[in-house]
Formats: sequence, structure tokens, C-alpha cells
Amino acid sequence: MPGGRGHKWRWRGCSRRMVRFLDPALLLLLHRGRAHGYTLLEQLAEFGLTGLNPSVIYRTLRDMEDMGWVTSTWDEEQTQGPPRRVYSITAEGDNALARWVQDLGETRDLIDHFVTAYQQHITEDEGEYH
Amino acid sequence: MPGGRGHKWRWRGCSRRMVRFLDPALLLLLHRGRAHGYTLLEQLAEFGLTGLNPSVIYRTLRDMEDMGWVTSTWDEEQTQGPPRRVYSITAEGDNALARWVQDLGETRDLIDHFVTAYQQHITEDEGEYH
DNA sequence: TTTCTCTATTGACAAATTGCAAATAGTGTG
DNA sequence: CACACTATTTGCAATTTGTCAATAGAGAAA
Repeated sequence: MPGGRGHKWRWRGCSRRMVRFLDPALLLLLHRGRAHGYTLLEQLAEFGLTGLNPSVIYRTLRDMEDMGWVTSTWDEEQTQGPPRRVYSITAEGDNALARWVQDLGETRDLIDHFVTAYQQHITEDEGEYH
Repeated sequence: MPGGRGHKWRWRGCSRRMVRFLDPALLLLLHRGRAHGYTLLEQLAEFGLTGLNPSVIYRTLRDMEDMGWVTSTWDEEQTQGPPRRVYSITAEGDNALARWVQDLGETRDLIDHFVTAYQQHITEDEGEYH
């Protein structure tokens, strides 16, 4: 299955703890309210995700829909362009978001440990020059 | 160049801010002192990187050597097995590590923001049920 | 001395992810 | 009608990650 995201093999190893801020960011934005991709694309800046190619967001949304984290319908009221697909978070998505927050908290702790270990070692190095 | 790590195209987008704790972890371990892959494999547990396939570590070390972050020599004193390749961090590697620490700090801030935003929104949701 | 196990590293390939360019399409403006 | 902007989709190339098997030395057991 080259290309395509796959649903079974992610996180097989553990080297990807910190990967993919995009999923949780989209879930949180949708948790605040239903929205369509083009809007989300701009709102992602809040989480440091700027300059993303739109297709990446759309693809992620579709994948999340496959996983049952979000649902989509075509927007009834049409506005400044072609029909828009509006996404809403599901109960499953809420759970996934909660898991993400838990996971990100652990990641943050690891980073803290890492940075602390680094600074401590740097300080010891300076000590050696006495 | 399918396969191989590539040296020019990483970080092209910005969705991979938090990717790859492995590189900085290895650099920090080597900053503490020269070591060979098999030892590093065990020491990585300190940073939550357990259960990694050895070939991943060896590949990463080779790639970092290509980038000039580390150098290696064959261990003079042979001990409990085949010759061991011993890695040391370079001045370039020190710089790379410092950049990693900076980057990880920013990542941590983003996670903090994210978790805060999540909890705030959850709290507001509860408020709505009054 | 053959065999097994543990230490140690490498190479090749399959699987998965990500980036990017282009196609499609509706709406409003000049 | 041409053009710009909003919106979404598709396909493929580029890159990264995961896994397996090969190679190999040393020491213990048989």
C-alpha cells in the first residue's frame, strides 16, 4: 500500500512520540466548532503550523474521517466560492484528542528532561575549565 | 534518491517541528562522552526511546557522520565481541545540539500552549452545562 | 571443534509519510 | 471573457521509517 496513510502500522516503534502536531491541532480547532478546511488552514497558525500546503490539511481531515474522529457534510449555505465541506468532531474524536493531550504532556516532560540534562551537562563542562 | 536520508529537503514544511527526538538524544549522549552504537541503544532509554531497532541507531549515526556532527573510529581495545565503531561528537555536532535544544524549547512552548488551550476549552464546555 | 549465545554492525528492501504541482470548480470583478 | 480568489481533490515523487537477514568476533557449553 504505497502512498495512503495506513491505519494499522503507525506508532509501531517509539521514535515518533512527537510526530504530527497537525492531528491534535485540527481536533482541537474542530472541538471549538465545526469548520471547513480552508478556514482551518489559517487557524492552524495558532499552533505554529503555518505555510502548510492545503492538500496536507485536506488529506489529514479525510484520514481522520476514515478513522471516525470527524464527520463531514457539504455546507448548505454557499458563500464566496465552490461548495465547502464542513467538518465536525465526533465522540471518538473527543477521545482521540484527550489521548493526544495526554501524549503531548508526556512528550513535554521528556523535552523538559532533555533540556535540563543538556544545561546541566553544559554547566559541568564550564566547571572543568577552572 | 529513494531510500537514504537526504540532506537538503528536511524541514521543508513546518509540520515536522517535533519530529525526531533521536538525533538530539544521540548528540547529547555523545556530548557526555564517546560511545559505540550498542551502548547508545541502551542509554537512549533515558529519553524515552526504548525498543528501537538497532539498525535505526546505526543508520542515524552514519547519517550524522555524513553531516559532520560526529566522527567515528574503530575501537582499539577489543572486548566482548567484534570490533566496535566508536563515535565522538564534533564542534559541528555541538552546534547542532544547541540548535536542537533551542528548537525543542520552542516545541515545548507550543505544547504548553496547546494543552492550556485544550483545558481552557474543556472547562468552558463544563460551564455551558449550568 | 562444533554449536550456541551474546555482542556488534551493516545493507537491502518494504512500508509509510510528506511535499508539491496540477486539475477541477464556483463566485465575483473589470 | 479573462482574472483573481475561494475551496477541494488527485496523483506521484521525494523522503523517512521499520524490519529482516547477513556478517562476524568472542566466550561458554557439549
